[in-house]
Amino acid sequence: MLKKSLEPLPTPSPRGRKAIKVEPRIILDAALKVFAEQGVAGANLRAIARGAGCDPALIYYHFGSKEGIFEALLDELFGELQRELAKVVGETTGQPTQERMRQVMDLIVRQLRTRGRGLQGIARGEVVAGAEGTRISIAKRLRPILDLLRQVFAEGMAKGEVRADLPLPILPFFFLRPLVEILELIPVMSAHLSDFPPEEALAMALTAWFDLFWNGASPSQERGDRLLPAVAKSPL
Amino acid sequence: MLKKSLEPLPTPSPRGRKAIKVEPRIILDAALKVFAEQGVAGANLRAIARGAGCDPALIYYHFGSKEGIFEALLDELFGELQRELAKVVGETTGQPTQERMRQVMDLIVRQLRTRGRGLQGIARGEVVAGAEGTRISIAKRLRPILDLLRQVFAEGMAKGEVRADLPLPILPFFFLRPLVEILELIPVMSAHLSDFPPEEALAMALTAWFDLFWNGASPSQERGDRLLPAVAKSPL
DNA sequence: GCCAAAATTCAACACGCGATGAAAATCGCC
DNA sequence: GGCGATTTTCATCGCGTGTTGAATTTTGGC
Repeated sequence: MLKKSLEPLPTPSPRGRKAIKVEPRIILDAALKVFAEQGVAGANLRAIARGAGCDPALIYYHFGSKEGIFEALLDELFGELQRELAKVVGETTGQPTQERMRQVMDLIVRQLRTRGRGLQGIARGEVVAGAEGTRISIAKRLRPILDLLRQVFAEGMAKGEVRADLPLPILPFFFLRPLVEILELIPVMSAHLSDFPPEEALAMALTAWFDLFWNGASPSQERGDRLLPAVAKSPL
Repeated sequence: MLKKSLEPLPTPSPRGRKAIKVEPRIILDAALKVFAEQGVAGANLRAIARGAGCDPALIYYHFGSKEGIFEALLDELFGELQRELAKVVGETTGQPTQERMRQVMDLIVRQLRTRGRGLQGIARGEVVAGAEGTRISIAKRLRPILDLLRQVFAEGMAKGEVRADLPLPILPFFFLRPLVEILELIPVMSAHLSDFPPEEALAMALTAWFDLFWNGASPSQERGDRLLPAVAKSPL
């Protein structure tokens, strides 16, 4: 055990047998990494504890259970994204919708990437064992984020900058899900398959996705007829 | 044990202690269900064996390991999808690209849904523990399917029916991934959140996605400038 | 100074899981 | 009919995992 005077510790001092002070923050960081890399079912508490440099029992002390630390992590990550997103949406009010969404996309990409694949790994957590619970947890936290995007699209529709015949309830989903997948899969694909270095491939894919989202795959001179009948917007 | 004369069994007869004949096909069906519902890490062989009505050891006998049965399942499902897809692509040669892709989408949706969520559950398997191996397995089998889609897009570009400035290597990905996600998430969202019955919500979402893919979110009178510089097609 | 609370580690429990070898039953070949 | 091959179940192993209570150490209130 390090001598107290050598320990860069905030108050209070560590307690317990041969104790080293490990803040819950450090445990959450380690958890993010392990959950992202191995999924929720595949992740285990001993790996998180090793990453944090503490005993697995301390995780139970602070977070109650494996599920508890996962929920805490979701609260933190989605909360942070939601706050930053609300800020961007507020700050861009009045700007053209595509410009607003470009800044939204930049924020989402930045948030997802500075967390070392954490959030995107966890956002795909719906596939894991106990997925129904996980899916509900994630969906609950994703809702306000989708609502913010929906607000931007709704304002865009009012301004005539977004097609009003698209189903507003799921339009944010169409925008966001491919985005999350691009961040995960394009670097992997490009590393194996492409002549582009991964960073360029990612940037190109993001730009391409943004363009495709707004302009579609049809050449402009052969713009398809509207395929959608006018639909009443459902109260999502 | 059922009397032999009562057992609806194909040849040969069951062997071993108190044996009931369980075909590998039945085991694969049970495996599909368990992997889809619980993910690869969350799935266990005893659950598969219970579903199939046999002993877990029989799974080892026929498939060698947990990974072995998973790989066998991937071979079967992706192989089937690939054959059906190649058939549709062949049969629609010469038709307009949007019509071809509509039939492609119909096939993919039909295949993904008749397997009781099996393939889409497994297609998201990249998140599970040991995901790198799983990811490679799935990517390997997904490649020829993406290649078929890419062929359709390439022919469409040659005919001027698809924008030639979009990155062909990842365009099938842009089309396919949201599709897979729609099948999984829209019914869940709609069941909880929408006034639409799930089937109508799904149909609406698929139509909306198809429209958005081709025509983009911009109103036609405000079609955005091309955001993409012309890019050399990478040799994917 | 005492004592309860807090926070850490240690040791262990109970259980699930992938995997395996032996036992048992049937088949087909000779 | 004997025997090897095949295929099924049974019993078990070794290990990992979530979780918990006891032990230990420190802190702060009184």
